[in-house]
Amino acid sequence: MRTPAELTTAFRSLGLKVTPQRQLLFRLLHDNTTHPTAEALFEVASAQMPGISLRTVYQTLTDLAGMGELQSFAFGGGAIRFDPNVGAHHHQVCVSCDEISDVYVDGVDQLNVSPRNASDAHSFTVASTDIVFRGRCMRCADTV
Amino acid sequence: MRTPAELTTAFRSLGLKVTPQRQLLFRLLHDNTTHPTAEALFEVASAQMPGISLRTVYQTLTDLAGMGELQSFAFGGGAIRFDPNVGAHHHQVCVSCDEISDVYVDGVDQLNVSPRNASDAHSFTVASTDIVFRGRCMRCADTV
DNA sequence: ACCTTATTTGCATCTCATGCGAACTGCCAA
DNA sequence: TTGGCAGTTCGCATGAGATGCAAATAAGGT
Ligand SMILES: [Mn+2]
Ligand SMILES: [Mn+2]
Ligand SMILES: [Zn+2]
Ligand SMILES: [Zn+2]
Repeated sequence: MRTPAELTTAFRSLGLKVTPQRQLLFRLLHDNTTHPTAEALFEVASAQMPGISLRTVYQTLTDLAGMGELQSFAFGGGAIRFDPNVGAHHHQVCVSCDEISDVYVDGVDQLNVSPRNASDAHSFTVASTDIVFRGRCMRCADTV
Repeated sequence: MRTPAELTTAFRSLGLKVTPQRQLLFRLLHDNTTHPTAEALFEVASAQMPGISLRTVYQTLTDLAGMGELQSFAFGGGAIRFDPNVGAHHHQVCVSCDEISDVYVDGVDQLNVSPRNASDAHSFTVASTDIVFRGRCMRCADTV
């Protein structure tokens, strides 16, 4: 996603208002690599702006995602994760501590996909590919 | 997952009972390639066994998954999907009709993963890889 | 400074899923 | 065949995550 300053301009030019709540979330999301949930962001935001509502956090995240400034994913562990990194990348998830990290994978577009039945061949037009590696992060590998 | 007959033996040998509800679900799941939700299975089961409870469907699905007879996935579209195909395979999801199909992908273990920072190299032990292709199925490609 | 319009917020509502316990039943043992 | 224990079913309560709604509030152009 773009910088808080750029988002400020973008919002105004769309007739959207730049509120303190939104400015705070712009800042909390910029360069955020933790793939936070809405509730996680709400916790951090509340510390800096007591009284901000969870509803507003959801609202702003949904708006940003709709504008293409955020991606969102449903990893199996409950709430949806938001990601300001909208470039092409994939994820590794630690099954022990649930940490989600960005990874970059070569040759994704060259993956050779074969359907179960030959009759299904070429029956699907791929628009995007999501890869999730599950395993153990360095920190959790020791504490087996 | 194994056949209803095999599951019957397996359940009994674990001290678990083989009820009519479970037998029905064994049958409905065997060779099922639709990646159904619990609610979807409940609908089909109810037609054949009026009075079966949604709670029992969830219970049995959870038990089967725990025994390794089913996989479960959270694609973004709401409820968890169950999959009796426990072999190594991946999925393509139609963004238009939400149909989920099995696909088999070559070279998954040879994917070259590069973390964002060199310092993170070799910091993750991959246990499994899930690939989801999103796009349009043959049927929905026409009706753009 | 004013006024229009977007936003915030609290509360209700919704979906999906699990906890709980009374009633029920599979199935083994006598 | 029958008795009885242990595992199951089922309905209802509860919980998490997320969205609908409308009154109160505030941004920002004029
Ligand atoms: Mn990411
Ligand atoms: Mn599958
Ligand atoms: Zn970890
Ligand atoms: Zn389709």
